[in-house]
Amino acid sequence: MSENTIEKEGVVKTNNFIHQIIDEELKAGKNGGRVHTRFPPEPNGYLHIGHAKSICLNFGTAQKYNGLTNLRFDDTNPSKEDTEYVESIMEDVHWLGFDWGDRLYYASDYFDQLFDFAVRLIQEGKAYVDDQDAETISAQKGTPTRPGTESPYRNRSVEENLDLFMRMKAGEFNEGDCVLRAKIDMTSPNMHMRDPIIYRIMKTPHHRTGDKWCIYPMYDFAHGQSDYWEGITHSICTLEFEVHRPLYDWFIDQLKDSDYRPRQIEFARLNLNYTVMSKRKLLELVKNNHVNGWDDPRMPTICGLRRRGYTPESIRAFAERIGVTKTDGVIDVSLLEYSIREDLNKRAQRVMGVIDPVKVVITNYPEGQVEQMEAINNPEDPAMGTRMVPFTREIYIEREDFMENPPKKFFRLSPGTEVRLRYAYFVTCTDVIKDPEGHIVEIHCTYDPASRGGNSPDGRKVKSTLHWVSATENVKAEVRLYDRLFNDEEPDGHKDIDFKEFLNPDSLKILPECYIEPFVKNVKPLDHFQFERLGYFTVDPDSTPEKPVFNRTVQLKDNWQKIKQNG
RNA sequence: UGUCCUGUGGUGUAAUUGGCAACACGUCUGACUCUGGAUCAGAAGAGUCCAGGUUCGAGCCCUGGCAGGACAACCA
Repeated sequence: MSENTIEKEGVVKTNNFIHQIIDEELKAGKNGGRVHTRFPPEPNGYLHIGHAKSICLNFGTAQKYNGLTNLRFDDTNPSKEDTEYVESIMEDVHWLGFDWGDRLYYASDYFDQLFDFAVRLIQEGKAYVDDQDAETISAQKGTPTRPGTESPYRNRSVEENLDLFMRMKAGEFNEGDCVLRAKIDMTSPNMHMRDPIIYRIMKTPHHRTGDKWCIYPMYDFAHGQSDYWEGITHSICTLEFEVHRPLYDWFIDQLKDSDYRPRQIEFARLNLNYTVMSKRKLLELVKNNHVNGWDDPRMPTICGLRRRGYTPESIRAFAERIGVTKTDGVIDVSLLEYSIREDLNKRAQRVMGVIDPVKVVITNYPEGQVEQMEAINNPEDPAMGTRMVPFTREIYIEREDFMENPPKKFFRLSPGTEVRLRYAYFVTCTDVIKDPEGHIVEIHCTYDPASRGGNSPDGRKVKSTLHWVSATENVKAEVRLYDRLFNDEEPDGHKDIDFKEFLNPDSLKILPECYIEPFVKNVKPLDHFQFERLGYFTVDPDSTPEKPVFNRTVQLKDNWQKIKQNG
């Protein structure tokens, strides 16, 4: 481990490049040692794992430097935004374990100040009203390689601009009739400096300000100013805003009256393979019913991951592990899966559940007898204690745990072999009962009464231990197995193929008849379990007292699968 | 024929004023185990996009290339 990393709460924390910048600033005495960040989502969709990275970065950075973080909704476009999203975003940030205290803000809080600032720019000859339509303005902007040309309205008088802007505000014009532009430089090599539009007319009611306004500031005209007014020191955003920074700084230059100025720093957004992350595409999946809502457990949304069984701790650990840089990359989902396994391994209650049941009859076991077997709740944490599991003559085991003609490295049950039933007995397969089509319907075994609890007094060993559930003393449950939503590593990375073409048709498998040991009788949604040998499962909100529903969060690592695949 | 940003094992990150390229995931061995999990021990895998230069010494500095990304919404 290098000196640039420390270990905290079992997670290695790297001093990323933003922290290095802050360290240097602090050393130079900037901002009086103050660190103040903000998380600024637009309330136009649900948060996803990429936002989680940003949340952890912004809140985590402030925590590290004993600073503060604001939650600010960037709500400058009423046509896309809604309070539904505001609420879900607040819920998700809290769930992740962060709190903004009393510092909840909206860009719309600043509409008056923003308007006044625009008026000031007009008065200083730094902004003008342009009557041209969108296409004309766009054409005049030039291209990235060709300079733009000036608007014929660029040199209107201050008085005329003021008058027109007031009338824009008063609603005298229709949408698209005119816009307010900053007067900067139409020949700048940076497109964003070519007289950017800062106010446009939108006759759409706003989810917070109602119909008070019919002109709304653009992102570039709201974000930096909001940062400034809130005293933000570090405005951390993703790489695509890099080219906006000169404009961000230009507005701050017009505004600042002291040494203080917020600093925009960009980092690479998170990309995960086998999924899509853009709000537009996620919305499309929801609207076209490719998934069952924003919180579908296959979605990379925070609410989806939550329902899938991810814990806030695991997501925070993941965010820490992937680091913060300016290099665009793609993170392998196996790293996310590692993070949840690591967390749940330490904490999850173990339980036995059979999701693809086949009946086993222990022919020499007394009919009607029920024995309570003591089972360990979590071998990683003895403090979690033990529980009792009922054992009976008829049980279920996993269909996959039996093979009539086993290959070499198959250690599980097959005719004539002896295995251990976890916490119960050694059993030996004596017979296989099939239906007329040849499907196995029942397996007959005999048990060794001397092996009660799972060990034989003569010291003989078995190669395998199977999980099992009593066929009479159990809880019947529905289990939902999830696989990756897309079959392609980069579903939206193909020029001529729509990302939906790569949707995995087998991403959801519903198993309506699973049997779980009675311990799960009174579970609550979002309780986490390890079904031994299978994976981690969480209780879905669809559960009823009569029939719990479990979502498989992630499988356990499975060597047998590998051996099978590699022949 | 522009501006800005970025190039380090398969993946993600690290490397203090230049000093034997480190860590994690993944992969592969082996040990242990009442989960083919976990744990433990070990291995393979890059010579840092390329070419020059400075230097005793360059992933770090300089020059020139190459490659990838962002930018032409009245979106954020």
